Parts: sequence; structure tokens; C-alpha cells
Amino acid sequence: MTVDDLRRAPLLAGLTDEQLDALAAIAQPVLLPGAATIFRQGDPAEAFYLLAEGSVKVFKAFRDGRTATIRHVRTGETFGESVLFNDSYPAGAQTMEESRLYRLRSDDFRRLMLAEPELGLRIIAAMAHLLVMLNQRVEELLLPVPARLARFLLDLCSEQGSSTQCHLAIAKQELAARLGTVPETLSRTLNRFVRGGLIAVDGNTFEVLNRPALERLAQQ
Amino acid sequence: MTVDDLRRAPLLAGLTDEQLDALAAIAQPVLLPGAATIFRQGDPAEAFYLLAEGSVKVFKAFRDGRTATIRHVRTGETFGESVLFNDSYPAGAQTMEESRLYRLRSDDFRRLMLAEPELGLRIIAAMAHLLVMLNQRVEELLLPVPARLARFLLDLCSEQGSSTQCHLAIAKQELAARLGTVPETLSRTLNRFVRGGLIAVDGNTFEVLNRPALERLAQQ
DNA sequence: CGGCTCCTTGAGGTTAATCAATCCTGGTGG
DNA sequence: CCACCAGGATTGATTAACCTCAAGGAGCCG
Repeated sequence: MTVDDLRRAPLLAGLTDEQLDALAAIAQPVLLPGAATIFRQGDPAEAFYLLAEGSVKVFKAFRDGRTATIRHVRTGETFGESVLFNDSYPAGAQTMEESRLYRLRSDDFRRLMLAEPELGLRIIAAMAHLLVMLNQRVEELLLPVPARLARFLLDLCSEQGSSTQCHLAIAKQELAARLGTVPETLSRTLNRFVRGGLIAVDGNTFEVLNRPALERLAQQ
Repeated sequence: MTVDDLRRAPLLAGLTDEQLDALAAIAQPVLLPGAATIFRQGDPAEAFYLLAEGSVKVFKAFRDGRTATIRHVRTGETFGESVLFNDSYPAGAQTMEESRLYRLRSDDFRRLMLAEPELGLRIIAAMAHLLVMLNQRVEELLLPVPARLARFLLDLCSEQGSSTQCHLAIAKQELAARLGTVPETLSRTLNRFVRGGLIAVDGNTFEVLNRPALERLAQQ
């Protein structure tokens, strides 16, 4: 049911039932198969989306056809919100499996914001925060590949509650995309880490052997 | 006088005299010589600034000591505003000549925002817009140097009201920093444009000879 | 045991930084 | 009026990072 789906979105948490009803009135349900393009980088911005079920990735496309995954959207999260400030999408989005989402047209949403200032304030603040995050991700792409990989590994470990071990849930080629590089370079870089005694690799499980060196590398 | 200085800031335009007085009460005047560091990338974020007189540049620092100028701040503009969302500065700032500025401590400012919701709404919206701009600038650094230069030239021309001619007011090495590259590469790239018949150069004046090709280059 | 997909390894090419040398050009003092 | 000097601007040669293309493995399922 629409309102229940909306209530699960962190961006909308804490809204009153009336506000959610108003939102539900402008939310268009969409059902997409896997690997479907939702919007492309540079497309005129018309709407943003709430992911109710399934999974979606947001990515930047480069000149050379390479892509860097910016984030994996989780159930209940919104994406493409920057349409409210921008007139074209700053990144592309694609489903990774069959997904159910809601489309929120930006002019409908803007109209709603005028009627409900509280909603607007909440959205704008959340969005500013998102933009800061996005900015950090894009900035990371300016670092050399080894630094990006080191960051990722350290983050993954702390995310999984360990300071030395972590398990990679996605394929290495997905990781390469997430780091904005290609599988070959990822493979070579991992190899270099192993030869340098920084980490040990067993399949998709990693062990950090020399944390200080890895942290130094992650710096720059 | 403080209030007059504040009134000139686009971010604050349209505020009532009372609101400006309240702001003036928390604005600390600062006088700095040229080439002075205002804050460094990564410093804990405590305040943002309004430039009343002089000139300031905001820049990203790279691992290798290179820097990319993100923007040249003009009189009446604010910079470092992202402290309101971030707990450290995402870029560094430095005066380019003797400058007079006002320091606005972020917790003072936040307190003021709570008391004056209208002020908060205005600031947040303006800031979200700024963040989008910043994001675009950082993204540009992912493009190859010729694309960045092409963009810059086209922007400069349209900024100066001409579709074919423009004049560069800063030194070429400053332009190189603005493009996130080094003077040598800028020189070679300009040369390539000239040899390719894209532009003509006379000192610091440029003429666009083949706009479509330049626009194509700017794409990616 | 093919055939598949994913991963790795090697060779080569492109982009752009670095280092070093040279060339202007405008300002200064003789 | 001219020689000289300093900073900026150019040019050449070298180097580093990392992508591309191409060719092997390694595991896995029918």
C-alpha cells in the first residue's frame, strides 16, 4: 500500500498521516524488470524516485564509457532527489533486479512543498546532506586507485564490526565499478597489496595485515 | 559599516533590517594581508565568511601538492558555508590580496536560524544550490584537460556577452590552477586548439573559430 | 567433458605530470 | 636608448598511472 511504503522512507519519517496522504496522491507506482534504465545522466530532470522493493544502483558515466557506481540504493530510500535543484540528472540510475518504485514528479512535489513548508524544510536539509555525501564520493575519484581500494577495505571491515577481516558480498567486477575502475586494475592492485604484505586474500574474504600502511595509503 | 556590508551579500539579499541587525551582532570583522590562509581543507569547521573587500580563492588540495581553484570569491559573496552541514571544510581558502571579511561562527548562525526560520529556509536553499555547483566543479575535474579548457573558454565568452571573443583577466598559471592542471599542460593544450583551428590566441585574448568543435570537446 | 562466467596476467597505448632548458616581455638602471 | 634581469610562458624529454585489447586460467553447471 502506498502510504505504508512512503512511511518507510527515512527522508519522510516523522511526517503526519495527512502529509503522507498528500504525498501518496502524487506518487506514481512503477514496476521495472532487472537491468532497466530509470534515467540517464544528463536527462532532463522530471521526477525523483522512492525504492519500495528491489535494488537500484546510481552511477556516473565517464567520457570513455566507464562507469563508477556512486551508491547502491536500499529499500525505503529515495534517489534522484537533486532534481529539485537541478534541471538535469547529475547521474544515471538502473535497476539491478526486478523492482517496485514510486515516481514523484518534481513539479508536483514542489507544489506540495509550498503548501507544506515543514515538508520542504525537512527535504531540503536532508538533500543538502545527501549532496555533501555525493560530493565526497565524487572527490574520492580524484584519488589514485590504491587509495580508493584501501578506503573501501577499511570501511568494509569497520562496517562488518571487525578491524581486520571483511567479506565482499558482490562480484569483483561490481567492486571495480564501485571504485570507478576496471577489473584488470582492481586485480593488479589487490595483488600489489598482497605482495606488499598489506592484506591477505582468500576468495572474497580479506584480512588486513598492516592497518597503518593501509590507512596511510587511504589518505592520499 | 557592518550592516551595509551584509546587505550586499546575495545570500542575504531581501532580509529585513531586523534580521540584518541580528546577523551583524554575530559577525566578527577580520582583516587579512594577501596570500593568507583562512582555513585549510579538512580543518574542523567552525565558521563561514563573507568577503567585504579584496579577493579570495577557494581550492581543493591534491595528494601530490597540486591544487585546483574551485572558485574566485567576489566582493559580497560568502564562502565556506558548507560548515552548516559538514563538520570539516571540504576545501581550503586563501586571500589573494589584502582583504576585509566577516567571520560568522556556525553555532551562532545555527542559533539564529532557529529563531528566524525564514532566514534558515533561505540559507538552506541557497546552500543546496551552492553544493550542486560545487559538485559540478569537482566533477569537471574528471573530464580530460581539453574538455575543461573548452568549457572554460565557452563560459568565459558567454560571460563577456560575446559568442566568439573573450579576454582572460588572470595570469595563465592562475588559469591552469583554475582548471586543475599545470601551466605546461595548459600551454600545450592551447597550442593544440590553435593548430586544430579551434581558436586564435592573441596574448590574453581568445577568439573562437570553430564553436561546434569546441562544444563537442567540452562534452567529454 | 564442453561451455560459461569470472578473474587474472601480459603487452601496448594514452593522458598528463615532472624536470629541465629556453624564450619572451616588461621594467629598471646605466 | 639600450643592456640586463626576473617572472611568466613555452617546449622537449621523461615518467607514472591506468586504460585497452588479447590471451590464458579456475571454478561451476549441465
